[in-house]
Amino acid sequence: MGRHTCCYKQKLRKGLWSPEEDEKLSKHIAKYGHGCWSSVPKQAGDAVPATQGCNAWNFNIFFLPCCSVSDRSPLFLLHAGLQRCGKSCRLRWINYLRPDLKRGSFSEQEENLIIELHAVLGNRWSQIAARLPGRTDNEIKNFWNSFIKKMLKKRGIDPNTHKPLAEDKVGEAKASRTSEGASGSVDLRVPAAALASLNDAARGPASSSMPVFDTCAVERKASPMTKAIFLDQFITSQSSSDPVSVFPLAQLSFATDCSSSETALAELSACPNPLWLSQNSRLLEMNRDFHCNTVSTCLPSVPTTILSTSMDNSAQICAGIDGMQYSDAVYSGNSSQSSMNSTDTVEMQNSSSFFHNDIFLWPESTPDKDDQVQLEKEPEDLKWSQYLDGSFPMSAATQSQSQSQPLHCDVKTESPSVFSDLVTWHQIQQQLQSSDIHGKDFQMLSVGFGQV
DNA sequence: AAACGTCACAACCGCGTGCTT
DNA sequence: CAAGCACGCGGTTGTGACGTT
Repeated sequence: MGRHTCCYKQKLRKGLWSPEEDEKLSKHIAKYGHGCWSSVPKQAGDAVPATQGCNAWNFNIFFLPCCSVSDRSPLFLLHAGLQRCGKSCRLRWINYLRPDLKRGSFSEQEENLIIELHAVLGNRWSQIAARLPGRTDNEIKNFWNSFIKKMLKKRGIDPNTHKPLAEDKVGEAKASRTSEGASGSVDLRVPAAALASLNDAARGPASSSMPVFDTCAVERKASPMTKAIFLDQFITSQSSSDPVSVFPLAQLSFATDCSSSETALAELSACPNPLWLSQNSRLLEMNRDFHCNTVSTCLPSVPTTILSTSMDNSAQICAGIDGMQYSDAVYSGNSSQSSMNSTDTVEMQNSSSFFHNDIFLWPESTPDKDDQVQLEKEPEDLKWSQYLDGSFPMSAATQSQSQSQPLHCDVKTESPSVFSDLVTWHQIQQQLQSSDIHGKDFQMLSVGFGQV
């Protein structure tokens, strides 16, 4: 579609906004909300009180304020609403006029968070902004391009790959070796962009039968996500306390016999380290250094229950994610859905916040009752409801619970079986793939898992 | 003081996607 | 099902402020 139709109309102002325009737009939105943006410019002009003027054909006629009512001579100001296109109004409101915007320079914490999120999400500025209350995607994008990029380069870090610049070529070489089908351990110190390299290499002719790494944050359309990869990326990028140092320590290991999931599971059971089973029966080994508190540092707003201190190893975290259940009220319409493994450990009670941009509810945005009502009405929820209805496993117990649950994420940490949950994830994913779920929504689901 | 370069940031542009008709 | 509309997103551009020569 491209350009908005209103943009083709002539005589629309461009360039910087005047204070008068700002005021007009602010007042209008404060009073009526934005509604349909394309109609905002006109309506904003119409919002002048009738006692001060009238409008006809979208021209507001103002009277000199010094004149008495009976003596008013109309001062014809050509004031055709806001001479801006709706798109421009939307942008101005979102990026500048919104009252909840945080002005001023970025704090160090924000800076670090942006770097870490960028390692996971890439240039998904809107998603990054969703985790930085009061900041806009545009603001973050500008900050990144003008400051962080240079700072990282200065420190010898590639801002795209988040790797030390000198290691880029080494990483490529590793990927190349991987593509030759070698079984073994690949050190995943590299975030998403480096995974892309691995992917490129793995898709080569010599490895067509091999499962490839999915660069989940980058391209999702070609292949569905595996949960393991989400977490892998998440951990890879998030487990560094120093955002400009090497991203440590998530390791990806291959089972010696990838053809048999039973073999893999047996190996898993025997292994002292927590291990993760990807969709393709490859094993993901979590480094022992990855602890719950690592997660909590990068997910500051997650309610404490979601990252219980009892979860001191990644296997438990893994189990929780694998066993995710969706219990928002909007999903609960169909109680005949097949049930999920009853030992599942995570219940997502706010699907809208989880699957949309606000994957986690920040303290500042902890919803009050009104917000909750609003969230429940969001179209996104309805869409997910449709997708999940009848095809997505959900326990009846969870559904009934969901009606009275609070709107934040909650986690039960009892985790009797990691591996049954892993299998559950696999089943879920198969169902998702076989159902008619649009790529973007699967992507949202994927991002959701990736952020836990 | 003027010219020039750099930087930050606001705003625009084009595209993708979902919804409605 | 196709077309049109509306919105959101990410990349790019324009512009003013500031610093340097």
